[in-house]
Amino acid sequence: MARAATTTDAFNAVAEPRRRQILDLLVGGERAVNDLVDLLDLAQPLVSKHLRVLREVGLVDVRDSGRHRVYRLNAAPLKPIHDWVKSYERSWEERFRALDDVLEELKAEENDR
Amino acid sequence: MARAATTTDAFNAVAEPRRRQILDLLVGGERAVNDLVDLLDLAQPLVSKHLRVLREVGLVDVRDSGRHRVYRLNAAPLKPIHDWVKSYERSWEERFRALDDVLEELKAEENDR
DNA sequence: TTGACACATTCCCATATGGGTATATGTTTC
DNA sequence: GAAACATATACCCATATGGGAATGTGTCAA
Repeated sequence: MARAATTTDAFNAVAEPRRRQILDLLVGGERAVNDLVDLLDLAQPLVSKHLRVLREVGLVDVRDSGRHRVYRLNAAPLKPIHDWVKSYERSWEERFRALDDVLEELKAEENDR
Repeated sequence: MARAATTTDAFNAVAEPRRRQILDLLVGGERAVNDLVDLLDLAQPLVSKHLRVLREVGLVDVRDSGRHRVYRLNAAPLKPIHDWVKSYERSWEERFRALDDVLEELKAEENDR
């Protein structure tokens, strides 16, 4: 088998930085495709393709408005990601604290000399 | 260009469910490769390959212990993911509240009839 | 030293990617 | 109806994937 499709779930969809950028733009409110094209400085077909992936995993909804298609954020599918990483929060905080301790020790040694 | 390498960053590394499973096991403490092989019920070469990816993005550290290689979690690279999704938390909560409101309305209508 | 064990690496394959370019579809405006 | 605009889709390409099978490398035990 090859790598899982980008449309498999939010984890895969969001691994692509361009798609994260798109979502970041949509937090500010709805946007038509051309808006996004200008803001992202990316070829229109690429934007459309990324939007399709986001649509397939439910991260955006579309609405027709004349000859525009307006995309809107739906953050719900991000919650599983949040829940998963959140369980590691304590873990990295411990490590950062441990690092701080080491730095403190080094500083103390420095002052002792 | 093709899809970004899995070793590009934590986002890509963690998009693969097997690798999330491995991290989930390592939260409980250090593990040797064969331990993981048994727990995951996955071929040993595959486990080694996944561990390599995790190592390359810094999500695990290795230590030699006799003829075993002991892997240990380092959650720090997950923090950027956490920070990114966290900024959407309000967004999905709003949407869930809106959904609740709709359900309440439906229930109220139900009672009125 | 030889064999058993633990692990990593290599090779093969099918697959889908993201970008580019060209074109199809649908909607306004004239 | 024709032209202009907005968007989606189709096609081509290079690339790396995850799995499988086989093999390499290093360590311990007898």
